Amino acid sequence: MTAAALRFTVDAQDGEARAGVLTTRRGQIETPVFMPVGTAGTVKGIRFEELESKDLDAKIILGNTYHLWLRPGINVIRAAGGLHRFIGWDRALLTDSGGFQVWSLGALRKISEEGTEFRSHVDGSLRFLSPEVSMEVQAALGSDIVMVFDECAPGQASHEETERSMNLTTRWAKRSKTAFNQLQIERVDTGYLEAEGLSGTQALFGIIQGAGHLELRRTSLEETVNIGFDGYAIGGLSVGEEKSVMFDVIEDIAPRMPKDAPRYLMGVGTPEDLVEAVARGVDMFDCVLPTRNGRTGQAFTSRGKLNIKNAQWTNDTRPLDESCACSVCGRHSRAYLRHLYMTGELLASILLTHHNLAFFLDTMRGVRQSIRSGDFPKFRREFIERLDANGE
RNA sequence: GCGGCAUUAGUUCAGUAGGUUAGAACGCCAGAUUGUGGAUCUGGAGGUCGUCGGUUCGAGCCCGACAUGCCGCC
Repeated sequence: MTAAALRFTVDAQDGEARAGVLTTRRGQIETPVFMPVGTAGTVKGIRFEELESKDLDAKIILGNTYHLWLRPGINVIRAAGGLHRFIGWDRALLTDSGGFQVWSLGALRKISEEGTEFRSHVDGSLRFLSPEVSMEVQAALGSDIVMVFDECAPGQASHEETERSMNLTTRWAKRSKTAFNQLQIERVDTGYLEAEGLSGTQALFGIIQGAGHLELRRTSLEETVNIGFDGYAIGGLSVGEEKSVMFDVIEDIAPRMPKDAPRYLMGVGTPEDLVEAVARGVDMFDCVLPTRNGRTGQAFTSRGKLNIKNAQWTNDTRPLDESCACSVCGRHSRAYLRHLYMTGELLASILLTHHNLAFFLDTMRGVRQSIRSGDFPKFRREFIERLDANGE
């Protein structure tokens, strides 16, 4: 028999906030953790060496089933020996199932009980994604944490629409698990083919849906837990609903989730969102904001958002964030970064991405430390107050 | 020296038969962005129409002089 796919221990708790250790087959991850998004096999705008450097020290990043399946395709990745070897990253990888893309690339899709038919955004060809296909692709990718194939309902979906969608997600979750287990037995997971060997199989996370309807969220939670997964995610938030709805759902659902399994809030969020969700019991996050907004000129700092495009920085010799210890803040001024951005230089995106990731990851370090030392409420209060100070 | 053409937003240009608050693109100034289509979207500011004078109820459009630039001719 194989070793456990995943181990999770909670070492400290402060209110609902938890600090723990998630042990994957590719190393230990201290939680709460932020996972940079690397959709197409790259965290855009940053080298893997930098992700591993002391500045960032990301222990786990994301990859995306939908995007990698379409391009370069699983045959290429299988031939390379899995996604880790293909991209040159030997720390942990989590892959999203493609369910979210079914929603976000919505115009071209057709959803049925069996799965989702849609047109590829790459070449327009007709494609079909289902729980079984998604599991097969994720096994070929060899990610360490696999997500079930779900359907994401729009933020303002009606009760009836949400219920139908949530029930479909539950049925897909069962099929995902069945297919996943079979693939683990067959050892199709490319991670298993690695010469150095790994300590366990892939892990599988279930996803709780239900939009802003709390009773549907609770039903989704119960049914997902009944199926049984290595970890549980809250999906379908930050998809157009009011922010207060998002926090109401997290506050109601997170504490009801299994205490001995990691809780993952998908696609969230701003630095403030992260700290507030941790306070409500969440352990894991991913979000495109630090990387995407970095590429479009927005820096996240301890004093709030800073738009490097703003003319007020033209002659400003200060770093992006005077209390940031990252290598970009240690070396470059706002004036220079603005110049790079306005000139369209690649380096602008690279440096802003680096700083933003450093800030997100450092924030989570602070969160973990404060939970372990029992100072989380103070950390939270001061962190939020400083963000509101806004700029300067 | 003579002749032709040009001159309208920061830039490149439109401006219909002379008719109320002169338009576009890009740029500029801002904003949005939450399981990434290196994407996209949304606002805003900015012009004494080269200058001076004339014709007309009314001129960016017509007339004259001047200025500046380009081209051609002696």
